[in-house]
Amino acid sequence: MSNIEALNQYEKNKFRTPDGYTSDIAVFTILSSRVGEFKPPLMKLMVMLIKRSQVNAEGQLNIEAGKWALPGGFVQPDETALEAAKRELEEETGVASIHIKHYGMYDKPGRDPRGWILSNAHYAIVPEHMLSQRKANDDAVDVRLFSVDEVLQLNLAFDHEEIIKDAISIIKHDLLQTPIAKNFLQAHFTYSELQAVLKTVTNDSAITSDQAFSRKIKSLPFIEEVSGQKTQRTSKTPTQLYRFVEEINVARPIYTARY
Amino acid sequence: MSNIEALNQYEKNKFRTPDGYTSDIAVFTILSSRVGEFKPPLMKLMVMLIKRSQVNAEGQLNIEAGKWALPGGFVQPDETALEAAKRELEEETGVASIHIKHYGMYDKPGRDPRGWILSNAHYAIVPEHMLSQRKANDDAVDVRLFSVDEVLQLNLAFDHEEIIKDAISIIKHDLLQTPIAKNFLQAHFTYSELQAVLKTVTNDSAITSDQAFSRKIKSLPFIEEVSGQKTQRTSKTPTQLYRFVEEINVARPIYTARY
DNA sequence: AGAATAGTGTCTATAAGACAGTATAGT
DNA sequence: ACTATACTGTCTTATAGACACTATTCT
Repeated sequence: MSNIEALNQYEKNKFRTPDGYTSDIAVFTILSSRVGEFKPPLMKLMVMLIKRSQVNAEGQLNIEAGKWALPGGFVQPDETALEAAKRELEEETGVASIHIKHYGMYDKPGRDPRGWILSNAHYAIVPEHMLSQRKANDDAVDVRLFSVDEVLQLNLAFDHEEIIKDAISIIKHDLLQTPIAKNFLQAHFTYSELQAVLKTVTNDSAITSDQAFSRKIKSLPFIEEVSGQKTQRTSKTPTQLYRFVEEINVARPIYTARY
Repeated sequence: MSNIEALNQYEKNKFRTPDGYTSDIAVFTILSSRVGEFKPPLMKLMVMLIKRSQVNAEGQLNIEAGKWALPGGFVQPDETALEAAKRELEEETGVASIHIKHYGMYDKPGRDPRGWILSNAHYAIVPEHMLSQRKANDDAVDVRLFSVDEVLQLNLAFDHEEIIKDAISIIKHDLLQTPIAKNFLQAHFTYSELQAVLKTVTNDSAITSDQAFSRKIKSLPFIEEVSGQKTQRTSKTPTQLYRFVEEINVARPIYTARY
């Protein structure tokens, strides 16, 4: 292969190279304020931020100190940004193997005062019960959940306002256009639990109407009844449980939908 | 702002930094083989590749020489990858201001033998008639259009097989889930021209059936008749022209669609 | 007249949307 | 008995899907 000759002639620093490559993660969860026994949950979509500490591990002053920011960090040369995101998320929250997906790349000149630093942005979905373990594994850093409404009021580090804004619109889109609602729910769920997840991002009457949605869920090809399985966690009436089936071409073309 | 102190303490090369940041573009076009006068077009979805030259501008041996690859190049520190993609696309094809969109980031260690080089991938849509200008502005490099079926048979440079495979599935998805078909068409088009675009990526009977589609197009909220405007370019019968209206929430939730 | 494309007429089956009613338990 | 949630019954309206038919123009 003549690539070997070409490599010998290649000068690594002929072009100016980036000063860093980071992986950031917008961690979403849904807080269910259990209103009481035998009640369907009231849900709110939340995003997890960390407060940047005053000094870093080496005791030096930290950049953008004291501001709220997305968790993340520098990507190592022997890993992908997705792997880095998973690694950092596990370090931060103690959860592994959850839904995590690239959604954007942020590289505007000047976005980071330290230099030419690229950010590869991901969003992740962590079910509420896994995130509650967090408080145990937590180190000194300040970590908090913000609702998607209040988060944009904050004074955020770097260009994280834009990155978070994009993450919120992407997850709102994906919740309605793909079956990722699955990742906010238990394996078996009631129609009202799925409905509560969807109501965090839409007020479409076909979804907010109990009768309409409890009928519709039966005819969705990507959801099936768990036969004979019922629960009383959302009402006194024993309620049918459902599960997502392995996903098949879920979205219908816009040209064939009903309007 | 205490960022100034922090910046003074910041050591730029504390972390190993990437050896390069490139922007690649999968340029799609649809070739209409005009079957004849008064015929609707037969369309085929194509992707544009360049053949990597043996030597670069400085006369040195080129890496992955002779292989087919996506057009693209190194991002400069004073521009975003999207700007770089637009710049390179204009250099390559002479077309400006067309639909272009980020869809993925490729950073697997070892993907480029020259080192730790990141690729920010975009797809672009260029209407056929703009691309025909290309042959004029063309410099020495070999440029060709491949059908999306034959392109994956080639021996492609770097990890471009994966990047192209992803681009093809993204554009197939977007053609059916968003109104980007617009970018392949003239401002005013007939039902059969839109249909021909969609038939390059689906064989859904609601789209391939002439009667069904010519009915359906009238009820789509994002398409409107150009009143009184007709053309004979696809048939002897004067045919109604349509246009895309400015886009509003086009996709219906999967939970409310008909299956 | 014949051929090719672009439609329209009309029927049937299904589903959406609305509204009312029933079912099940716990308090 | 009352209440809250989870449904089911039923009617109306809209549309998808199928099939047959008409319309327009050029050759």
